[in-house]
Order: sequence, then C-alpha cells, then structure tokens
Amino acid sequence: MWRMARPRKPLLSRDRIVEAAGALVDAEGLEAVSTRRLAAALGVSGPSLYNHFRTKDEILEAVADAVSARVDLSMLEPGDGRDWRTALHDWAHSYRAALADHPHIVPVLARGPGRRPAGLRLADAVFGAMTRAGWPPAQATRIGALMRYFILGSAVASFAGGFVDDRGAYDPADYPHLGQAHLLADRQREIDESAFETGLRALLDGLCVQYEALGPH
Amino acid sequence: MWRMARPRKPLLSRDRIVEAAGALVDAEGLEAVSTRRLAAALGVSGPSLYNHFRTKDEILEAVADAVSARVDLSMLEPGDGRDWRTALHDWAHSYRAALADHPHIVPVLARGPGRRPAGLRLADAVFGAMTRAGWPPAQATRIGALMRYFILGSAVASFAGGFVDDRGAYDPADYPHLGQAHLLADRQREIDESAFETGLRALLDGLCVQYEALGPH
DNA sequence: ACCTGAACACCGTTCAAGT
DNA sequence: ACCTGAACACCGTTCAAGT
Repeated sequence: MWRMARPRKPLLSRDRIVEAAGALVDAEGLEAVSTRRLAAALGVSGPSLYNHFRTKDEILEAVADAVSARVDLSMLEPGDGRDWRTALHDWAHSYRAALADHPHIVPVLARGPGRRPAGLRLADAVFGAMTRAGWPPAQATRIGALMRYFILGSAVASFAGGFVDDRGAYDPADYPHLGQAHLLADRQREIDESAFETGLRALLDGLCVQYEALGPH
Repeated sequence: MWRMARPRKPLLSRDRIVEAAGALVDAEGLEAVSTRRLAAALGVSGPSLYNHFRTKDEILEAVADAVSARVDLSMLEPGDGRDWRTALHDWAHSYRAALADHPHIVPVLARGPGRRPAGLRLADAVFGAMTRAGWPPAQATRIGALMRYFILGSAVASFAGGFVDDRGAYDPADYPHLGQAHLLADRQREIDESAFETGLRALLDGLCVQYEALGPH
C-alpha cells in the first residue's frame, strides 16, 4: 500500500494569477481588485494567493510588468536601421499604444520601474540605442527617463480621469480663457492625442538641437 | 428658562478637514489616510466627516487642489514682462517645487484636473499667456496639456517609487547597458533632477522651432 | 445643522489545520 | 507544497438617534 499521491496538480500559479488579475483590472479597474474577488475568479479561496505572492501589491506590480513586456522594442535593437530620432518616435508610440490597451494599470506603472524586470529592460534598450547613436552615457540615461516622464504623464492624465463629462460642471466666468469650449469632455480625447503628438515632436526637435551641439559624428 | 443654545460652534469645517488631511498625507502617505484616522486627528468621530464631504475621495481631491493653488502663476499674468518661453520655464519650476513639497498627493493630482478649481486655473493661466504671445488657441491648449504631462509624469516617477534602495536587487547580467551604475538608488535623485532639466529644455527648444514656423510677430 | 454610536458589507493578511 | 476556514484588525459609508 503506497502512500497517497502528493498534490496532484497545483490549482494556482503565478502566471494564472497575473492573467486573472490583469483581466479583472481591465474589466473593472484597479479598485475592483481585492484578494477575495481575484481568488473567487480563480475558483479558489482568498488566502491561497499568498502561497504565490507575498502581497496584493506584488500581484499588481506583476500585472504592470506584463504590460511593459508588451511594448515593442525592435526599433531600439542594434540591428535596426532607424536613426535615433525615428527610433525614439516609434518607440514612444508603441509604448503609448500598450498603455492605452490597459488604461487602468497605468497609475501602477507610472510609479517608476521599481523591481519590475520588463520596465528595466525598457530603460536598458533606450540607453543602449542612444549610446550607440553617439549620445554620452549620462545623456542617454536622461533621455530614457524624460521620455518615460512624458509618455506616462500623458497616459495617466489621458486614461485615468481628465475633465468631467458634465457640461454644467464649469462656470465659464471662472475661467475666462478656457470657458468657451476647450475643456469639454468630448473634446478631451482629441486634445490628449494632439497634445501628445505636439509634445513628442517638441521633445525630439529639442533633443536634435542638443545632439547637434555634441559635435560631428 | 430659554431653550438650549443651538450648536454653539461647528467642530468641523471643510478647511479644517482639508488641512488635517493634507498634514496626514504629508506625514504618512496616501494610504495612511482613513476616515477614522483623519477624524481622530480632528478630535471627532468617523462619520462626522460626511457632513462636510460626500466621500473620502472628495477630501483627497480638495487636498490636491490646495497644492495646485500654491503654484506660482505670476509669470503667466498679463502684466508680467517675461517672454513666453521664460514664463513657461519658470512656471514649470514653480509647479515642480510645489509638487516636491507634497510628494504623496502627486498621484491624485496626476489623474487630471477633474473638477478641481485650482487645476483649472492653472490650465487657464497657461492658455491665456500663450495666446497673448501669439500662439493659436488650439496650440495654446496643447501646450498647457503637454507641459502638465511632463511635469506630473516626472513628479510621479521621481517622488513616488523609482528604483529600489537595495543594491543587490539587480543582476547586471540582465541589463547589459544599465548594469554598471545608472540605476542605483543614490544616483536616482540626480538623474531625476537632470532628466527634468534636460527634458524641459528640449520641450522649450522644440516649441520655439514650432513658434518660428508660425511666421513673424 | 452637526455630531454620535451602532451597524453593514467589505478589506489585506496571518495562521493552524488538513492533504 | 499548496489550499482551506476561521480569525484579526482594519476599512468606507449609512442611518437612526441625539442636541
């Protein structure tokens, strides 16, 4: 008589948890994620999650990391033919697109790369591409950071709040310049989009100015 | 025998609540603010707050608005002599300084101006200054938005997380370019500062390029 | 009008117990 | 090793009751 077969199959895994948490965040937002709700979605009881993650926060970090991991980095890789400006431009768009797909997790991502490996890979890829293009290392680091600031700042403001839907919420008399039309909810989407484009172009134009000043390549 | 004097003096007011909430946020962070803790700090019981605010979130919005209200806007006012580029530069610095003074509320601020009056006044002031300088209204709106993206994105990343203190947290082999030194915690502060400066300059240089293209003034 | 205590429906996390 | 139920110490918010 042989002993009982040990746990035939773990019900949970880090990957399954992250996937379910991501789906819950996407569907109902960050504040809808509780350990009990998430566990229920996985057909399991609340405390089970703690066999795979130390805290709920770690689960959300992992969800954020999974989104970072989906950002296209091909334009920053050594083999790619694009010049640094074009590479930065295309990367910014692919980054923004990944965030737009998962707007509710953006505030977690914006807190900084933390220990998230995919976030660090992003920073590393930009750094590598910029140094290869001739930027000094210190400047390459700054470019990675400042692009992140702009892209994530734009995403937080655009995808997580913005102006209010209610047309009567503002008294035009209080804001002499904006009063007319510029802060209505239905205009907000196009403002966000065009402000992102304008800002990205300004950033890249400005970096070109600094690049010229480095001397010939 | 005259009837009991009616509530001699309200114990609470919106202003007192916002002030206490702000102090609590500054001292212990956003997640330390519970209605019970806040009420206790005010010498009152939890539900009392609901006589003055509809939700806890509204209290935090008011705290965020109070921080916005402290941003210096003098450089954007009609009388001021500064050209638009200098005004934008100085405003960005005063904005960042106000956020650095209250780092824990930054994530709330970053969600967008919402219904917060001080946030809207900021947007209005930038819009007014840019149109007076000759920018077309649509561009003036975008400049306000894109500057906000950059300033708040930088503040969220810098003041609320960033890289990790633990020097052993990263395996350099995983990040060939960053491995050496660029992501150590003690370097993070100077990186944030210099990346902000570099990005701000790039943004302003880039806007100047676009401004020239508008034609003569 | 403004504050209170009690209560409701939740939280994140720990832990002894089971297999 | 991995999952469970029970429990702890909290939450935000509502509401009847008091003054």
